[in-house]
Amino acid sequence: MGSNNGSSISLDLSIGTLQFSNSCMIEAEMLDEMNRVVAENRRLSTMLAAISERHRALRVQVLEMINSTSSSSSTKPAPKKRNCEGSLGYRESVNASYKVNCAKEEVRETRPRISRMYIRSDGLVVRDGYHWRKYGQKVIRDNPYPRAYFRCSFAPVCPVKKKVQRCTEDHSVLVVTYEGEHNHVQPLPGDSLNCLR
DNA sequence: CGGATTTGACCTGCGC
DNA sequence: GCGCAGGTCAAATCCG
Repeated sequence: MGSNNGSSISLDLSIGTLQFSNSCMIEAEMLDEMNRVVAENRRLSTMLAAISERHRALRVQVLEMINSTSSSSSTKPAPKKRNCEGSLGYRESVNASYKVNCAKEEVRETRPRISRMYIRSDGLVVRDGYHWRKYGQKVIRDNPYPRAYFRCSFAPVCPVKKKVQRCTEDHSVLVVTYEGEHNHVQPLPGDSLNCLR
């Protein structure tokens, strides 16, 4: 899904001796295509909402299950911070939003939600509809490409952070890790995700 | 001039 | 305790 800037599209119809009727036809075709894309976008949005709802329900179930099983055997001290998210050293084929281990941690200490997605992009810019402020960049071990650190521009009101890094196997793919959930509305609704998954 | 980005320094957790 | 690596800070710089 690309950006939906249909409203700003303008065509230069005065080129040479192009016949007016021909231009009208092209314009009509483009409008038709645009309407089709908008309808498709709407359909996908409703699907996403439904999936999100199911995901939320499942998560609650998982947390309840974990709660019931771990309450009997949880005398261990809480592990320290990095175990859950892990460094880039681990190479599981992550496409789940977050891991059950993390869910366990959430039960014990309210940790931020972590989700990861793969996005094909030329630059380090990820258009996810939110406005981010970069606060750091670091070269990470075993990866020639630097990792960029972003905070939601609504911080400190919004605690969400984002890490963006190129995939070592396919450098045209960005690995985007989100931490936390936005507690405000999406400021740029026109910008939709262009993730692969 | 104000906000965003860059980048070196510093902090912190983890493994040995 | 020490060193390494990831994460964050904040001053300098850039840019509209």
